[in-house]
Amino acid sequence: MAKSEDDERPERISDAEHAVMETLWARSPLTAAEVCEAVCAERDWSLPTVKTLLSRLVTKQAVETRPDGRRFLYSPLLARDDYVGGESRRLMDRLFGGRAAPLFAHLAQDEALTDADIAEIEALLKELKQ
Amino acid sequence: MAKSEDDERPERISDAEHAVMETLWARSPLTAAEVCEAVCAERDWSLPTVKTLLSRLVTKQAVETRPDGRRFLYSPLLARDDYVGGESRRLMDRLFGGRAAPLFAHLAQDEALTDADIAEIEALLKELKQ
DNA sequence: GCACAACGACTACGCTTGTAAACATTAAGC
DNA sequence: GCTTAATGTTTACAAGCGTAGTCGTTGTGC
Repeated sequence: MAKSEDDERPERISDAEHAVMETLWARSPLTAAEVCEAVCAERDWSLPTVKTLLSRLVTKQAVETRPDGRRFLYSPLLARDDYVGGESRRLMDRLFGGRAAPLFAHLAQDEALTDADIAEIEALLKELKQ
Repeated sequence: MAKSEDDERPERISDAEHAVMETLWARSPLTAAEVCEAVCAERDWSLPTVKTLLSRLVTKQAVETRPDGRRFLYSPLLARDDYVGGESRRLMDRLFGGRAAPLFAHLAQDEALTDADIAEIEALLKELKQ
């Protein structure tokens, strides 16, 4: 159904790539060096690693480049919301039959919910119901 | 730091492996052939594939075997709840700063919540609050 | 003008994953 | 007893991933 082949089904973004995306979502456009500055300390990567990840993300059309002199400025093409939504749905589908309530129940049961969480969720529910 | 090598940090279970686990969680113990019967149709796998996945799961200590004549009966060692909990937490940590409320907010915003979900979650909340 | 530094592109390489065939063993039927 | 079917083990192999080095180009400081 409406899946022509120029329809880019978004290729999956790996864990390491995701870390790079987070950097760009936080601030962009950035040069490769700037991305490394932000992320290499935490993940203990070298600049070449970041460059590889960036080009893979460009290939996957999750990141776009704009030339700036002899270098590139990288910006996210994929919106964080879309990524996050996709991943959340994937998890729900795989583990909870696509339903949100069991996921929620699981979190509750694991005591993964803080009081603040509960309050927030209540507020959201109230909004949803009207 | 206290990471002796008999300390089993649970190795990650891949997508394909997860499908096999679901089969065993649904019913166990099963023979390899029975697992295939349950899962090969849907995923379009052959018996050898299932066998490979089963042995990888045994290596990862997610599945245990019991000899039954010349063949094996396979049972889950890893509890579904533990797996599901781990995966849920992973997602929450990676994408929502470890908080449940933003995850929930995202689901709500994507209209991934059915009326039934909402009702169930309300009930759960009520329980949590007392 | 030339050496050098910065940068992207290309290449590399071991590991995991998805998928499966080949092989060895053994219980079972004839 | 011998063939065969079932079953676990070993091996295979391409793609993806994590991690990084090398190469070629080009702007820059002297």
